[in-house]
Amino acid sequence: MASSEKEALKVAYGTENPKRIPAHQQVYFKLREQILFGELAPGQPVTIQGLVENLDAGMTPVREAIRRLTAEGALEFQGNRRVTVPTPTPGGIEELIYARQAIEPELVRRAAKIITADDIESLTKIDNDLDAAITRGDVGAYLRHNYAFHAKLYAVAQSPILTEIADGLWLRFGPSLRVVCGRIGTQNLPDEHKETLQALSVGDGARAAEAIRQDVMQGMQQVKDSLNL
Amino acid sequence: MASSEKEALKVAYGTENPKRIPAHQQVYFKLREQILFGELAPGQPVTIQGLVENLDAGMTPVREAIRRLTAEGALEFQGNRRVTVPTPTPGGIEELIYARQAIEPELVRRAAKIITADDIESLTKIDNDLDAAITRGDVGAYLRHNYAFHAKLYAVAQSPILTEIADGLWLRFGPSLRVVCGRIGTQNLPDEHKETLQALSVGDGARAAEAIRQDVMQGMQQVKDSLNL
DNA sequence: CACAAAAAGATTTGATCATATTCTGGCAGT
DNA sequence: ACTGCCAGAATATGATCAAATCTTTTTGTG
Repeated sequence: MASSEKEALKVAYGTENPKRIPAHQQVYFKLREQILFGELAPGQPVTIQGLVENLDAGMTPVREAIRRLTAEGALEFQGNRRVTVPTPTPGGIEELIYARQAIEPELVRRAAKIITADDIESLTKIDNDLDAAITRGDVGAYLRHNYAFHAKLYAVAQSPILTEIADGLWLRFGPSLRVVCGRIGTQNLPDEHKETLQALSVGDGARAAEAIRQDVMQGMQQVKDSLNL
Repeated sequence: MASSEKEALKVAYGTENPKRIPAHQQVYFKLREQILFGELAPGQPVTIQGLVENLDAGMTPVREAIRRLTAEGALEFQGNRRVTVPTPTPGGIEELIYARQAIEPELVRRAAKIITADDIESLTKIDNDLDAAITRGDVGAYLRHNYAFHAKLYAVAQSPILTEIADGLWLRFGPSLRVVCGRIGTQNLPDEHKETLQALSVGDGARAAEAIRQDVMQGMQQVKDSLNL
């Protein structure tokens, strides 16, 4: 019967199921990953045609993804028609330091008010994976889990605008972080996550916020020092 | 001589002169204007085809401009494939309040350290135009000059990343500001610009920053109250 | 018989692509 | 060195396909 087909369609495509992810979004996420976790180094040029081949996508979607990432500060318009991964500057790092320590502690304060036991559990799990990556010296895994930890905190805070801003900041220093980790390894990197988790588990938002602030400041300081900026 | 032509070209095309502005940027700026100062109200749908006619541009440039503004938070993806001007929410306004009072005073602190007499003069001029607009009750001019004042402060601060963030925040509350002004007129709107200017002219960065913070907080409070959020 | 809910069709709008056009940067020839 | 051409890359257009909404028609029930 026709109605059963219809039914099947409703189940498959239903309320908010897989749907069909537009190509431009897929490209955006892929490229974002590459910027955050590695493949792309600061200063590296990004060409449309290169991505068309690399990501096996059409030209229009690639173009839109690049525009979006440019707006988010992850890529930089070079005036002529060239686009590159931005190179860090002393002033830029200073700005990022200020912005992160202004935004992230507030997100943690907000998160602390509404965090659940489940949330704390998954944060703990992420942090364990992070520790494992550090002892293994696995830079890629370190970067991913470190980001995952912070991103999970943002998600808990339920503050979409502040989260978008924080995510934008990550995109700006991600490539540099990668370079620094590749240079000095995963030891000696800051980790105030334990302190943060403990404070969160007893509902002490102020202490958690301060711990994250320390984490952020130490990490950014590390970047600044390692790049001689 | 050929060298004189070269000279002329350098002057004309030089460091950052007119060049030829790509269509997607033109569309971006036009649309940005419409969002910041008016034509587009919160909740209003934005269609690609509509803009193609309205702005007399091709489909690709319009598409790219929309992506960029979506990334900046000025437009919102509606899950299906529709894009609208975001509607303010209580939580959203709270986030904007926090973000603005975290970012803008810092920009003023930075500006205070390097501001010149010329800068102060042009700020004063902008503020006079602003006052004129207020007494005239000209909402459009008020919005433009008010933005111009803050934007000039950002420009003086020479902090591109923080400036981009601040500009992004303007895009998010611009439409609401418009609605509020249309409702309550231009009287009763905050103006701590005189105080800011005076503090800047005597090199008191801390006082200037605090004055701007007041200006920001009062303005956002006004928005919050007027929208019953 | 009237009304409301559902289905089918029509229409608008978004996504993607192939292609034409314009611009940039390098290279050769003076 | 300088000027002018050329290859390659980016920009922009319009056509085509797919999806979502709107409209109309059908159908079932009180």
